[in-house]
Amino acid sequence: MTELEKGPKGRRRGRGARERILSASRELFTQQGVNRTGMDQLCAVAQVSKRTVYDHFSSKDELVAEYLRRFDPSVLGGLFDRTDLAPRERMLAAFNIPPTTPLCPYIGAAVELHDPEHPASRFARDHKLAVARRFADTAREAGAADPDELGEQLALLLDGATARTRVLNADAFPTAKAIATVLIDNAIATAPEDEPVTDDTTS
Amino acid sequence: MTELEKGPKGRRRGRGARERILSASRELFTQQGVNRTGMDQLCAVAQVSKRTVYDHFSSKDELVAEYLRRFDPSVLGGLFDRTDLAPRERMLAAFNIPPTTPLCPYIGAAVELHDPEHPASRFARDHKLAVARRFADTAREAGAADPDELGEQLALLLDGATARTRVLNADAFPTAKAIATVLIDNAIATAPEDEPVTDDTTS
DNA sequence: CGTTAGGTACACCGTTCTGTGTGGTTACGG
DNA sequence: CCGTAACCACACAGAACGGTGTACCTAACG
Repeated sequence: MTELEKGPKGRRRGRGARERILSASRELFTQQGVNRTGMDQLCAVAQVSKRTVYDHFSSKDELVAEYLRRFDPSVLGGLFDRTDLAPRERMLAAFNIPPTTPLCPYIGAAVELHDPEHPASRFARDHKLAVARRFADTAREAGAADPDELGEQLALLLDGATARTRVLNADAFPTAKAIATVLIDNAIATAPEDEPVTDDTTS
Repeated sequence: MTELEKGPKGRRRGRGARERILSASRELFTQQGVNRTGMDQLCAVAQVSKRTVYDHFSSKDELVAEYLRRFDPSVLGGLFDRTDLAPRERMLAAFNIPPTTPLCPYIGAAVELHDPEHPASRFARDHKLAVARRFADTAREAGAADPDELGEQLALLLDGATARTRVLNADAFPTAKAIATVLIDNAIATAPEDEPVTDDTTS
């Protein structure tokens, strides 16, 4: 993401150590998981001395927490702010996740850390709730009946597709999107009071 | 599960070592995860010598695989064979999972092991596919349009509820059940050809 | 009774892990 | 140009891990 990811030559890596550490964390934690990534490997990828890591982060746990905290804006944050899409399309676009993403890092961290009181687990919860809320807001904008319920449902679909994609090693997002389409259109069709729904309200 | 779980006194634990090992595996692996459970702790809980464990299982990986293999019949196996429920109710009953179950062990193992070629990961895949197939069979029995699609959808809902319950530390199965109800009734209503659907086909 | 399969106790090996201690080097601000 | 903050290399502590070797015991069965 940042332009500091790779050191210029091989000489002195210079001042951007913290960003390089977090960049390597994103790369390794998401691909290999937290527990399977040792600090030595992380230092090698980040081209950073081990000592420097522990100057910036007092422990691996703290690094994991910061890694999750930095994830928030980049994943789904931009999607809900797109004004070029109708609310309905915005919600559906959330399910256009290619097989690139290995696993939602929040689910992975929650499973691997296995401690609900771990700061990282708390971030995971916050993020999940935030996604559901954004869905709910968009659903409300679309004039859905019980937008909070729909938001929670769509968030659940997203998590289900993520988990199932991981376990089965096969893309489950189309299935989730199909379900989402049904739920969204059901919710919008049964609540045509406030907003004049633009398109096909036939049948 | 078995009556051999706890040794009688503290004296000689006797011959049931293998069952005690697997029982302790179920207890610890499901509650703490695979990676956070050491062999020493497992031996202590099972009241079994470490040497005995490695007489029965050549490695921890093999024990994990066996642990997952033994899970199959107990979790959802019995549900689909219940003849006292109509197909529709049978499918919905799958979502009546109390907050007892911490996390589907197959998802946990797949995340923790992180190796699709691990035997345990293969068991996880097989189990997920089997559940989807059982759903599909039941959906077919209920006269659903595209029962395979519905089966995959319901399986995804189950996984989503499981994962979300874990991350949020809150019961997500009611939400999944609500979605399932919509999907099932939609699929049954639009395919009233073969089976005469018993109840309300009004509206 | 004696044999033996199954179990025990416990020390121990090698590896990997997180985290630290130390001393030295480089870059930048004043 | 000097001081300081950031960074580096490297060795190492300490613990936990999976797994083994050895010698012993005992319950069950013939």
